Amino acid sequence: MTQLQRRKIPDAAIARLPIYLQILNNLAATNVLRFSSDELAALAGVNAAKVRKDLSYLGSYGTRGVGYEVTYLIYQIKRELGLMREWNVVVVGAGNLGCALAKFDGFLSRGFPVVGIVDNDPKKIGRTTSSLTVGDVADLKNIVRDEKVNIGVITTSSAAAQSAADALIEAGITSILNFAPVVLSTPSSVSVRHVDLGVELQILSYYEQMRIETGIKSAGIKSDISPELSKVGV
Amino acid sequence: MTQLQRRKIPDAAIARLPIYLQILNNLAATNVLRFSSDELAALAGVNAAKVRKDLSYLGSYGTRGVGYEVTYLIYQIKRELGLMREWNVVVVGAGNLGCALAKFDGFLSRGFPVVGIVDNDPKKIGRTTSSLTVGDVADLKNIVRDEKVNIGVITTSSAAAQSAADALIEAGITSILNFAPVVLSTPSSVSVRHVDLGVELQILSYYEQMRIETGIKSAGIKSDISPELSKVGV
DNA sequence: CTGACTTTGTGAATTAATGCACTAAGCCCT
DNA sequence: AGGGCTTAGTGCATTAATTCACAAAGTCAG
Repeated sequence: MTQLQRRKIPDAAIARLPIYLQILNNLAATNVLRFSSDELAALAGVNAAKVRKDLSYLGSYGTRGVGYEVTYLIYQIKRELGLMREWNVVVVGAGNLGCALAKFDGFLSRGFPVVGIVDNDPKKIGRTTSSLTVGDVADLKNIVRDEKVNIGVITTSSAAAQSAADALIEAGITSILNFAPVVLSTPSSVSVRHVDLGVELQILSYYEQMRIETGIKSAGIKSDISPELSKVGV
Repeated sequence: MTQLQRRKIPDAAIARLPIYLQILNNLAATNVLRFSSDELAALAGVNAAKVRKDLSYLGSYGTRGVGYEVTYLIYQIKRELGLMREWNVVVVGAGNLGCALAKFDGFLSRGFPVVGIVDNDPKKIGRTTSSLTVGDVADLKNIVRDEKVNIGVITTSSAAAQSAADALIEAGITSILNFAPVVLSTPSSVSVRHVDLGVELQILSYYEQMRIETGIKSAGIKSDISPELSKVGV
């Protein structure tokens, strides 16, 4: 099998590529044409060697003595991350957070239009929130088919999250972003990322507490950006 | 210096403790008294050895042949994470996301009451959202002092995020949860965690893309829960 | 009291990620 | 045309995290 095999990029590097992309987009917006690994490293708050190694997983797209071209690298990162196209998103759970995410610019602007939002609460079904009408979770399968949904976002209560996940998977979804504070049980063929806002605060509280106990003396670890995968099926 | 030195717990383990805590709270709610590392591992979706090692950083609180006591472990994890008290939160940025977070139950219920929300937009200042009135970001220092704020949450536009961070730090805050899609520049004495929703989707899109390119054949990596630290000063 | 069974706690091996330090390669100036 | 300067790319050492696998310590039944 000598076919065009997809490079295996370490998970830690994958999680950093979106950050680099973000920064490069800003550079492009200010008409910067080139950058060095040192510059990007400073902007991303990481080590320059790490930047070079991460970018080298994409291929050899820099020029020694010169650096990298902003627009070319943007292209390569987008290609690698699968961002040459849009991916449609459906939000399950029309509470505060779900509705806020449905309206959230950051999704559309990065190529992830929210094409539907559903709930199981009859009181919420039918309401309109920023050009979307809340649908019935029972219709998820149709919505996924008709709207060509690729990614499901779960913003239900924790009690309802597992059945939301089951419904998404049943409807054929294989990528889930879960905001409910529960560990979902899913087949390994499904990618799940878990964002738990409470957990984030609890981690901060650990370090805050430590700072208090040790008398604020301490200087900082600067670990770099970004998560491991919550659970990724490929 | 033979003083009661705080144990050094690996960052990766710290990030998992909140998940264990979450699960143990559920067990307690269903009157489960004891659990084994195997059981917790299954519920958390990780390896049992990892559970035992993580818990062992807290001390030796299990009983061989028997397991761990739910309530006692809850107590120990809370103590370690600094959750024996509440930590007050202020939200900077009263947009969709900021307002949704201010109302979000998950913060209060986990011991992180949102005691204030501010913005720099005169049109938003003065509005009321769920018992909180949007304040002026210029008053941040007073709010932090008067409300004894411990943690700042940034939900501004990316353009405003750095100055929001500067204002928080100026007001004496040393823990920040940042939702804006920019890398903040902060002194190393400040802990920052970065949640970038766009990044989460882009990571999912990478694996989704890969699944398509490789023809869906593949079975899954199951990596476990939870982030590295974005940037932690201690 | 003894022996079978369970499950923790942890050294040691393994794997993954990071960061150093050097080589290779191209630019630019004289 | 050549030498000095800059910066990518990468092999290798180091550090961090994970997992294995087993001894230690307890329970429980008879």
